Order: sequence, then C-alpha cells, then structure tokens
Amino acid sequence: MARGSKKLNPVDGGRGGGEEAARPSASQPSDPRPSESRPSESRGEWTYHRLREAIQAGELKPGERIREIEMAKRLEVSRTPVREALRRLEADGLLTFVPYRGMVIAELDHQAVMELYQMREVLEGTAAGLAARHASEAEITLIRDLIAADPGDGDPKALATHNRQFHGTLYRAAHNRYLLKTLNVLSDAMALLGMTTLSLTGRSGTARQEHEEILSAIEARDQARAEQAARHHIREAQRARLRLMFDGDRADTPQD
Amino acid sequence: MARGSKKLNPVDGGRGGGEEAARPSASQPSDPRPSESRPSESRGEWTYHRLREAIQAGELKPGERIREIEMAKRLEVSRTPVREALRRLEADGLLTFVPYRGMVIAELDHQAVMELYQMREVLEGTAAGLAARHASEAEITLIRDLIAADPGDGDPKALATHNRQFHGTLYRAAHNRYLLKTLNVLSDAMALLGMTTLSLTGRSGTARQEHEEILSAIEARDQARAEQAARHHIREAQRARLRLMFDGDRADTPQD
DNA sequence: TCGTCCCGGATTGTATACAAAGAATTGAGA
DNA sequence: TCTCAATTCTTTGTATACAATCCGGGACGA
Repeated sequence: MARGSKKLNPVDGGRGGGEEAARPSASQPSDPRPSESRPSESRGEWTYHRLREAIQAGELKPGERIREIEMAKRLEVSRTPVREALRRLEADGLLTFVPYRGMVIAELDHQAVMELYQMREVLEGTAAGLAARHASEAEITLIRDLIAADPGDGDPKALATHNRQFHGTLYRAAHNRYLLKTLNVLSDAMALLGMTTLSLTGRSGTARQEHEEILSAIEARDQARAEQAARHHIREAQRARLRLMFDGDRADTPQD
Repeated sequence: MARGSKKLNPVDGGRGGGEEAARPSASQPSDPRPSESRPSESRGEWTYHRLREAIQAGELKPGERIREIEMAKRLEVSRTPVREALRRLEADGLLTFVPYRGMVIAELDHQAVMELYQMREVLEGTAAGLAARHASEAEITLIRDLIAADPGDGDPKALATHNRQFHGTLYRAAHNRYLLKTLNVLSDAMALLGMTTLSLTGRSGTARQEHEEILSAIEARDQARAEQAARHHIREAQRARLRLMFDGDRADTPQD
C-alpha cells in the first residue's frame, strides 16, 4: 500500500521532507522492524533502501550470495518485499542473478571497471556542461558551499559522503532526469569497488582543486570548459583507481 | 523457477522471436512439461517481455492504467509474476507508479522528450565514437549489410524494426555494457512516443544517408567524425519529432 | 443546495504454502 | 580410495489468502 511517490529520480530530490502526516503505527499487529524513521514507506521500499545502504557501506561484499529467506529473516519481513528489493537492485546492476543459485552481489571485472569509468567520464562531463547552461544561481551557490565544506583529509567516511553530495548536486543541476538517473546508477556501481579512491590515495586535496575548477567553469557559464574539467576529474579518479587496483593485486591476493 | 540467465543487457536485440511463442504453460499441477525449445523462461520473465512488447507495439498507450489482477488474468499467470514484470518496467521508466492507483504507462511531457533526445544525442554519439575505435570488422560488416538491407519507404513496421536493428548493432559495437544498457532503456522510452519519426515524416531517405555517414566514419576509424555524425543524426530525428509534436498538437487535440 | 460522513468496492501490499529443480551429500560398489 | 548414482537439501518460482487503504457514491444534516 502506502508507497511513497516515485518518479524518475529514485535517489532523493530533496522533497520538503514533511510528507503526509503518515499514520504513526504501522499496520501489522506487531510491527517487527525497529521503529525506524519511515512509517509511510512500504516494506519493499524499505528493504530496497536497506540493502542498498548495506552494499554502499560495504557490509555486503561483491561475490557474496544473498538468500531471500535469510534476508527476510534478518530484516524481519517476508520474502515478498525482499524479492521486490532484490529485483530492483538487479535492475540497478548491483546484483547479478545466477540461475539456480539466486542473487549475488555483482562483481566488476577489470573490463567492467574500465567501461564504468568511460561512461562516467562522458556523463559527468555532460552533466557539468549542462549545469553550466542550466544551473540556477541557488544551485551554483549550493555547489560552492559544498566545496567550502570539504572535510579534508580526515574521516574517510565523511570524505565519501561529502564527495557523493558534491557529485549528486552537480547531477541535479544539469536538469535532465535521464542523465540524473543514469549517473546515480553508475555511482552506485562504483560503490562495489569499495572505498572511494579519495581516502585511499591521498587524492582529496587534488580532487578539491578539480572540483573548484568545475565550479569555476559553471560559474562562468562556460559549458565546454565545465565539461572538460569534469572529464579531467573523472580521468584522474580512474588513474587513481587503477593504481589502487594494481597495488591491490599484489597485496590482497595472498590474503585469504 | 528456471530463469534464463540475465546479464547486464536485458534488452539486446535477440527478439527476432515470433509473436506469441506460447507461454511456458508448463508446470501446472498436472503438466508433464512439454519439452519446449527453451529452458522455458520463468513466467515473470515471460510476462515482462510480453508487456514490453505490448508497449512497444502501442497496444498499451501512455496514460493507460495497468491492473495487476486484470493483467494476470489476461496473461494467464498469477499476480506474482505480473508484479515482478511491472516493477522491472517501472525501473526501465516505461511505467509510473501512482500511489493508490497502481501502475500507469508512462507519459512523457515535452520536457521529458527534450531531455530524452539530449541524452540520446550524447550517448549515441559516444557509441558511434567508441564503435569507430573498438568495432570488429565483423561488426562493421554487419552494420554495412544492415544499411544495405534498408526497406525504404514501405511498411512502417519494417522500417521501425530495421531502424532498431541498425541502432542496436551500433550500440553493441561500442563494447560498453553500461552504455548499451542505457541506450536500450532510452530507446524503449522513445517507443512511448509512438511510431518512429521515420515513417511519419518521410525522413527515411535522409536517415539512410545519415546512417551511411556514421558507417563511413566508423570504417575510417575516425572517432570524432563518427561521434559528430551520430549526434547530427539524433538532432535531425529530434527536429522531426518536434515538428510532429506541434502538428499533433493541432491535429490530435480535438480528437477524443 | 451544499457539505460532511460513512460504507462498499476496488486495488495494491504482505505473508505464506506449495511445487520444482539444481546442488550437495552420502552410500555402495569396483 | 575413487567413482557414480540415488536421495535429500536448499533455494527460488508461483499461486493465493488476507490485510490495509483509498476512492466513489449516496444518505443525511445544515
């Protein structure tokens, strides 16, 4: 039943939040889930978000198997909403369905990672370019404020969150729902690779400069420059990622 | 259960299939499972494809409501697989969920159409550019043959099919799964607009020239030119679409 | 006449029972 | 000890019952 309205942007969109009052108690005689914050969200929706967060947070790692029953028990819902969530995550590319074995957290091989960055370079560039054309002053201000609030080389978690905020704001500033949706999906897939490259390669300072470069071009309403700046940013991120992956090949392999 | 393996490309072009290839009617409480020619895709999968085709074919028009029970009865399956199919179509952007009213075939407003074409221009250009770099000789030959097999100004249905084949082949030739998936989704969304612009604006001849221009650039392995040619192609299609929409505003409005 | 309240119908959300089919295990035989 | 086969286990696919909620219409009162 009550299922929050969903449009093309599944991520958030910063709706005023309030929502309709939403009746306090859940429907079932004995609502199992810890009195979480979303009374009006359907179980399917809720499960979807929970699993997504778990993947983002790295609690569920690539290759790991997900059993419907186990998950249902763990989240204290029935299989039905779990199935719905799994299907949606599969559509997002975060899960892979293996016949007769069920869902598995997607594993990205080298080729997939290359394709992912290639795609992101194009779309991130497009987003920045469009933002230069279409962003409202308020949106530009928001981006500026976000960059100013950069947490610097501190908590990797905060760094990742901040980075996500910056890019998410940039995506929205492009004012293209399809672009927004696609970039969000790509970002999610990136999470499968583990922690951001920022905190792992000491790139946070450089990244901030690159962010400022993008902002600068947007402020100047220079579409071409914004696109190039964004593409450069992603290429640098890719370089860092590749270094990380090759290092990892040496370091991680023996482990386990 | 048996659910055919699904990869990152749920769409692809392999739909050469015949209309109603008989649903996997097997497995009813008393059915010896007639050895179908396939591992028999699951009902959910089957339902998904059927609904998708129905939308593509225009049997289900934008704004139309889809009731789970009605659909289940019509396709002779239970609500469960129907629900799965509906969720997937929603993820593809072909359906919109309206709280307390269920699924509705997505309607694209003017803004959405603009965004769609904007996005397609970027990605189609990217695909052509990548194809120029990565397409195998076999793939290039396939594209060449397809263009040669252009049905010309005849049956609109054949024209649409051929056009889809050409573009689908181009997408695959880019060798990027994320790009492929996204372009397929965008193409599907286009189907919501109704028949191709080709058959409705007498653009088929021009389109063929544009296709040849793209091919030429790919054969020459000229990435930049391929990208530009593809972008030009989409821009022209967009122009045709806009003309059509404005004409439609005058002609269709009174109807109904 | 208009507004409000209430009830029945319609439709989705959720849980659960059952079926099917690969996967794993265990046993016997060579 | 190894191989093969039968049996059991595990897990998903499907159907269906039930619960909850919104929507529409109609009766009632102001």
